[in-house]
Amino acid sequence: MNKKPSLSLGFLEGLIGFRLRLAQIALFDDFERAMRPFDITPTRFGALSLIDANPGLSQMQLAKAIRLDRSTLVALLDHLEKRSLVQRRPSATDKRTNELRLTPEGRLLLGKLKRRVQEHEKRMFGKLPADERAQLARLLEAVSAMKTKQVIEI
Amino acid sequence: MNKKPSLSLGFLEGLIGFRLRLAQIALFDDFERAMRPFDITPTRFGALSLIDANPGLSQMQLAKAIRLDRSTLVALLDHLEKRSLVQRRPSATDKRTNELRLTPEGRLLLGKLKRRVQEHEKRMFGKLPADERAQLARLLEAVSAMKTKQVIEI
DNA sequence: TATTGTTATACTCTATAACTATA
DNA sequence: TATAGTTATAGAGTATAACAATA
Repeated sequence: MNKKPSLSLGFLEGLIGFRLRLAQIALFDDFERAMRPFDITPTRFGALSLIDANPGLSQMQLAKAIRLDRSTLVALLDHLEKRSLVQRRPSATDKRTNELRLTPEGRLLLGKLKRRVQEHEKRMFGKLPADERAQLARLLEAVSAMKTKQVIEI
Repeated sequence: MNKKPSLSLGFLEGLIGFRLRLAQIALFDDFERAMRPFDITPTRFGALSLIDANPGLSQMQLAKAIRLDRSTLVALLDHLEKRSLVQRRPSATDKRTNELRLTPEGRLLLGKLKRRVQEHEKRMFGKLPADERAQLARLLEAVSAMKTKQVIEI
C-alpha cells in the first residue's frame, strides 16, 4: 500500500542553498494562496510597496529596485495601470521619465494586501521565537550582501 | 552626477519573506555563474544529485522529490540523457516505469559539480561562523516544515 | 553620445489535458 | 479504474535588441 521509503537527499542534505530553495518554495506557495483573490504576485506587491514608499519615482528607479529589466517593467505597470492601481505621470523636469504614483484605489488595495502579507508572515515565521526571527532576518541580509568575489573559469 | 538617494523599502523593510527573496536571488546568481560552463541549473543539479543518491528511482519519485510535474521532468531528463549523463532503463518489475541511473560520465561530471557547489556555498556562507550557518540551516528547515494551516477566503 | 520608456521578439520554465501502455 | 511516462499546447515571466524622444 505504502510505497514510501522516502528518497535520500544525498549531497543536497548538507547544502544551505538547497534548504533556502525549499523554504522559498514553501513561502511562495503560501504567499500565492493568500494573494490569489487579488491576482497579486510577489513582484507586483513589491512594485506597489516601493511606489507607495517612494511616490514620484521613475520606471528605471523602480526597475533597478525590484531587479527587473526596464522592458519587463513596462508590462507589469501596464497591468497595474489598467487596474487603476498605479498612475504614470510624465515628469516636468525630465521629459524622458514618468513619475509613478499609487491611485487612491491603489492605496486602498495595498492596505488590504499588507494585512494579508502580515498574516502570511505570521503563518510562516510566527512559530519561531522573536529572537530567532530577528536572527533569521539578519543572516539572510548577510547572505544577500555577499557579492561574488571571484569570477570562475572552467 | 550621483542621483542616488536610494529608495526606501517601505513596508518591505520588515518582511522576512522579502529578505529571503533577496538572498535567493543573490544565491541563484552566484550558482548560475559557477555552473554556466556546464549548463547546469539548480533543478538539473538537484535531479543529478537525487538520482546519484537513489539509483533506480522512477520518474514519478524524482518528480515529487524535486517538486516538478511529471510532464516537466520529461524534457529535463531528455536533456540529461542526450548529454549521456543519465540513463532511463525500463523496469522489469513494473513495466510502466523507468529506472533512472547516472552514467559513468554523469558520475564524473557530478563529482566536478559538487566541488563547484561547495565553493559556491563557501562564497555565500563562508563568512558566517559555523554555529550561525547551522542556525540558518535549522531556521530554514523550520520554515519549509510550516505547512499552510488555514485556507483563506476573500 | 547616453538615457528613458517602449515595442517586437524569443527563450525558459512551468503546468494542464489528452494519449498509450501497463497495473 | 488508476498510474507512469509521453506529447501537444499554452501561459507566465524574463531578457535582448532596436527605436523614438529627450537629455
